[in-house]
Amino acid sequence: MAQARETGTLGKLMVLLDLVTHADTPLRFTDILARAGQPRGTLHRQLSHLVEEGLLELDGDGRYAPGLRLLDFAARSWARNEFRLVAEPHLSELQQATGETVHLGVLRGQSIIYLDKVEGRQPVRMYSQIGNASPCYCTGVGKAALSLLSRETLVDLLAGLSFTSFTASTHASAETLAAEIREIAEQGYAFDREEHEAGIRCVAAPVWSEDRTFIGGISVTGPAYRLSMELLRQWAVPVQLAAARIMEGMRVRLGPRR
Amino acid sequence: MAQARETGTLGKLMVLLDLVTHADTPLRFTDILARAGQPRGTLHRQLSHLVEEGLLELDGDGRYAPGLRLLDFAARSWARNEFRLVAEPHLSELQQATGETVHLGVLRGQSIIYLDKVEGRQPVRMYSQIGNASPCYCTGVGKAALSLLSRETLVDLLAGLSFTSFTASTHASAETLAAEIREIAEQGYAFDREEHEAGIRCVAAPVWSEDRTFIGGISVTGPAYRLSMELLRQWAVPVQLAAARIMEGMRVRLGPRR
DNA sequence: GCTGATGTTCCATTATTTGGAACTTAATTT
DNA sequence: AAATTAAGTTCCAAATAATGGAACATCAGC
Repeated sequence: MAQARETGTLGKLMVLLDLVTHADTPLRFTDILARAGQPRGTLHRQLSHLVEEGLLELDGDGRYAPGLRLLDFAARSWARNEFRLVAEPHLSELQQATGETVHLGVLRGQSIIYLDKVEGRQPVRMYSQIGNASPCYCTGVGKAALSLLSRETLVDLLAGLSFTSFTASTHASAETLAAEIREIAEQGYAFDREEHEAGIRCVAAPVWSEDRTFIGGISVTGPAYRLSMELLRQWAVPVQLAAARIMEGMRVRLGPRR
Repeated sequence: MAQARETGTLGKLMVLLDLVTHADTPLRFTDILARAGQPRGTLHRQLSHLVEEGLLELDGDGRYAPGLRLLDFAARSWARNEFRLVAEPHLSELQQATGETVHLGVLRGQSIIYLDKVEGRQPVRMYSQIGNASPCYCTGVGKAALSLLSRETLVDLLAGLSFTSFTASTHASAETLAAEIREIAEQGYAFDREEHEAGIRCVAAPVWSEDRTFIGGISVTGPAYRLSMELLRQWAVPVQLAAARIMEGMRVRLGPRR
């Protein structure tokens, strides 16, 4: 999960922040002490600094939870993201056309970070999904993104993966995954056959910016009982079309050939 | 905006992160240099560290933008926020009852940070508003929150405010604001009479947790042409009721008397 | 009032950050 | 095309901040 050096003042603090934000529940000082492998004095000061800065919050019971300042940072990051801004209308259109949930995600390291989500019905679970980092090897968007990588980059990335079997159909080895990615690269679209979550399928297409700042994809997702593989295959075309429009929008926005 | 010391390695880096995330557009190295008041060498290394950690991103044109890792942190912070989790059903109910947009916000320093938003119609602008820091002196939620503070705390906070006149009716001095806040404290609800944005009104009620971890409020917001002051006054009661239910939920959840 | 568990502070040592200057690269002008 | 200026990057001795072991609090339960 950690994507950088863990040395230097900032690096160490970010490891801590990761630890606390990724926990399921607020952590006591001792919980963190056990997991962080830092001396007590050091850890205490580090946590104090994070709290001072509003990155963590310390409740009345001495438990540490993610701080609200993180929200402020993220809201701005999200609102201004060019990729998302360009993609948004096309995502809505795709949602309208299919009636199912549409996602936009980008590859960051070994994870897919979801930048946007358009749902048809109901009071949307805001933030739910958005911002979440999901594995690249078992999501439609992830596999579509991987199909864009050069052979060498892909090999390096696959080598670093550890495969968790979320369902019976999750890829469990770099070999089978690599084979599917070759296929996806040829076809131009990818499926998620209930690989991340049982009962959930999707069809995805890769999206990239010419300068390769963004390597990602879009997908249409829904319950397996409603989305036959047959239907998903039919949707591959509109999904690819939407992807093409997003890329055209990026080209116009950022200027050609950068 | 900065809410803490600006010394220490982390403090200085957070000032930078603030600077870049609050800008309207990605910044070049030189832009940041001019605003940060750091020596070139120092600034360069600081930015490099932030980029290494994924907190900032450096695009092909040498411009710094907020990094996507911020989204990941925030998504978790938001998803787990107890206040939001407890409030959510009551916000939806209030939205149903009024048909207008409902907000939940907490006071952090001099700002209101919006934790949730429930809209009735249309594909929601996700993140729009959520996570955003707004001034406390010209929002319904803000004034409701201020009415909860002790006299001393309030005086200190008001002393530090600088009043920007967003509209003709925005409070322009601590005196008029203090007077209204006294009134709000008695009544138990607050209005925003187009003080933050022309044509937008709201009615808000304060919400707090017993341990004072959360000092905030909820509001029903809408266009002035649809929401007469008369109507808002009628809604004060259901808003206060929803606020009471949220507080009860918090009491149960966190346990009484902490 | 003792005991163990948890959390906080202290300070000499150690590691990191600092910042001025030198250096490289890109853009603009002559 | 050469000269000039601006923009970005690297270096390293000096200044600063972080480290971590131990001593010091605090508190719940016995």
